[in-house]
Amino acid sequence: MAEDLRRIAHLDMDAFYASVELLRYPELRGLPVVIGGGRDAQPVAQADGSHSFSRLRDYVGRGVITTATYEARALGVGSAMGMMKAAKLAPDAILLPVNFDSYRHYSRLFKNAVAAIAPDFEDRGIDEIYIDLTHVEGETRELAQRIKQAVRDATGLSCSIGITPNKLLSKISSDLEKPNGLTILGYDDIPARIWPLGVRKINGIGPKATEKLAALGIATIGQLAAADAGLLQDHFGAHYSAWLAEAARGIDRREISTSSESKSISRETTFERDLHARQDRDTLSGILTQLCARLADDLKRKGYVSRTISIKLRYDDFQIVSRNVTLPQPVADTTGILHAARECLKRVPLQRRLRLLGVRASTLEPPGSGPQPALPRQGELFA
DNA sequence: TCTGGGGTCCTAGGACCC
DNA sequence: TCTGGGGTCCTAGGACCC
Repeated sequence: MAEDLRRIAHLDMDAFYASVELLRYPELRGLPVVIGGGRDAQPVAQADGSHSFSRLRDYVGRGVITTATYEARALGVGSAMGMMKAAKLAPDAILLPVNFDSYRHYSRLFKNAVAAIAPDFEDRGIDEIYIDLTHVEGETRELAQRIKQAVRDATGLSCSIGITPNKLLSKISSDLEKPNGLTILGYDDIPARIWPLGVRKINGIGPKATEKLAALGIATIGQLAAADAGLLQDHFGAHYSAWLAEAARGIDRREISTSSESKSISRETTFERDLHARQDRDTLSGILTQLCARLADDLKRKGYVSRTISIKLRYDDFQIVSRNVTLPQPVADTTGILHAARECLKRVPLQRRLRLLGVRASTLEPPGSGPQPALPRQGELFA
């Protein structure tokens, strides 16, 4: 299939978590609302059936904003911002705790609605998907409207869609007319619609690369497309520089990936206050056990055993270290994970206070694949 | 009183094997 | 005594994404 014949959509739910909360609390429509890790931010039902809500100004803790309504964003607060900082910008904004079960429910609803129209889609998390419309009947704009309506009928929520010949351009496009947007672009539109945008709009160019590019005088995607190949190679290496050059020109040959097995499962927690390995030994030990138990539960629920257990620490200075161990036999139970995690902990410096502790399971296998007989390596049969 | 939690992919060096 | 080229697995860290 020639690339310019493909028709790839990126569908992104508008302010997803916040919009789900507004379905539940319609009286908050039009108000600045943020969703975040407030443990005590649960709305309280009043005698008359209304609710009393927490305000951002009342928040104390280390949480960040997960999602904000567009009204809240207008006040300068948004995803990943510390809530204490956000409280200074928008003290009167309503604060709601995250409610993942509810978001997962609406996620299933919108994905099922899309699947009924276009079965080939790639899951990109709870609130967005790529859809391959190449072989779906219908004129592009009409088809997109049909999908948006199906999502609205199934969930009461709006989404934004970008449709272009590839994932890279569609991802950028779905963001161009948010909320409730629909943007259809072809290669001819790249100079006018894509090149004026900042390089950060490209999925895969993050804060670090953006800063490095800025230092080279490259701020827009157009400037990146025009950049000297040798200059890029000197600063970003052969692989990444080649990708940068292609991305800036709107070239992306990746296929939609419809199936996905988990590669790793993890649990981590940031403490309410920084803890010290010696002074807070018992507290930390309890937290570690709890993390391992939750991880064991996740593994069991998802039907995996793991051969590689890792721990992750974040020190009070925000530096992150990790250690991992690969076991001769896979584990899935709390005790086995805990034992491996403790082995890892022995190899990590514990002078500084700790802010976060995490446990991860990777090298996942289905259970009961039993003790793996050592298969002969490639070539060993002939040695 | 800055800065969550759950992921993926890539790189790079060393051990070990043929 | 010195000369290789490939390959896999493991570990640690980092960039990036939602």
